[in-house]
Amino acid sequence: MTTVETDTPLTDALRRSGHRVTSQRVILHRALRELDRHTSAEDVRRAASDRLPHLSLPTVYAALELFERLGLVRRIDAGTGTVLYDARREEHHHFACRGCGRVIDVDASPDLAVAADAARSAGLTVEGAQVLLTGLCDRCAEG
Amino acid sequence: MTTVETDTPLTDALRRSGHRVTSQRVILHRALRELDRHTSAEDVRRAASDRLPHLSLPTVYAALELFERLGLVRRIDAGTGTVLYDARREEHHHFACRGCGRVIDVDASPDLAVAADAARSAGLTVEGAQVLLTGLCDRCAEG
DNA sequence: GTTTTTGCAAATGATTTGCATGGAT
DNA sequence: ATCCATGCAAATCATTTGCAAAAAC
Repeated sequence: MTTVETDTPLTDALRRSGHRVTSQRVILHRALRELDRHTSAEDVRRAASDRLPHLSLPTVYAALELFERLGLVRRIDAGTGTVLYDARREEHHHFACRGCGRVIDVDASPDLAVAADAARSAGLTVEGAQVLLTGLCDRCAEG
Repeated sequence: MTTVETDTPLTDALRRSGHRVTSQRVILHRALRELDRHTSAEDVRRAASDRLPHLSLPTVYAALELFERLGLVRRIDAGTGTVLYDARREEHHHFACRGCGRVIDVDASPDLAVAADAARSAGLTVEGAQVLLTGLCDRCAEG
């Protein structure tokens, strides 16, 4: 009899795509959801390090990249020199403060269809779209 | 009598902001406008290297950062691991191909006001906004 | 003349790679 | 038993920093 165990969205997605269910992937995904904000590879490693003391950064990077390919997390390039990953499912966009580098969620759904349409007309296959606002956060604005 | 010389937008912006007009800055800005597309620091250096054989990369980085502060160029982080600079003045956005890493202009003007408003309501001072579309370009889509 | 900018060399820091071991199927 | 995934160490690569010399003001 085959083991069927907890069918979380992660294990499901992994099996479906022919990838293996490893404790690293399970724990990293859980840590990512628990942090529930923009996290760097290093952040995720730190958050998981108590449960996986020997966890290596290459493993974290590989897992994050895989999670993104599987559509489980979003990759955010906010121009801070560090790539962030976001486990939030709802549509939202981001604001990057040029003062402190903080990345803040912007909960709004602008209509990007005109941009996506223009891209398709140019022969491009659009898979994702994100808005990045830049400026100063409340703290940095007063100085 | 003070020298007044060619008052290009660059020299003008430099003087106005209390910065010095150096041949490196003049030539780099010209190269950037001549390239007229998304260019990395290395690209710009290469394009200017015949006119400035001893030009160093730190100088290029410093100039690009200054140009951006002066509003002369836009910085684009398309998630390719290399920051690009764009001298195009017209409003436009970008598409990054996950296959080949190419960054392509998307000429469309989606209404981002709802996002900017949401950010302002959260106490953020919005200075810029850009849309990044992701997916596959025409070449990579057929493969 | 004073202060900013440059060039060089070296440092940094995020991310990736090569390869042998361990683990999932 | 097979093949994928992990850990470790080392490599890579864009970008930054420290500092003396050169250029702009």
